[in-house]
Amino acid sequence: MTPFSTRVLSLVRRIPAGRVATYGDIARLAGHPGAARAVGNVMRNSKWPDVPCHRVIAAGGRLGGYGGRAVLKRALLLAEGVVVSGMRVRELTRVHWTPKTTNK
DNA sequence: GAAATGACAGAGT
DNA sequence: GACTCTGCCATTT
Repeated sequence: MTPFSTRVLSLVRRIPAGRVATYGDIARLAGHPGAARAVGNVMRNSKWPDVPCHRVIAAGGRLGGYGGRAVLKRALLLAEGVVVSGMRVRELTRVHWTPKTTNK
């Protein structure tokens, strides 16, 4: 476990239902801009059930990265009300979560 | 301690 | 507008 992972996990945990955050965003919020890849890496090893990793997507609304995993994420996001088309989030601007748009 | 891997991001074609 | 290539950071081996 590393402080970075804890930070990322905490941020992801703050993501409410129906909202999604990008890896780059999480990385930036974690204090490591550009470490988007590292964020995904942490998620991969993270088995925390409290962390809605399916709400974390790639930039541009792409579900991102890993084969079947992305499909599962798509289904979960759809169930939360997120408009997902194929492999990408449509209303990303609407569902894009930020520490300031927690509820407003 | 160094090299390779990996759920990404951005620019170019 | 979509796909491909390179670059970055942190973690793991």
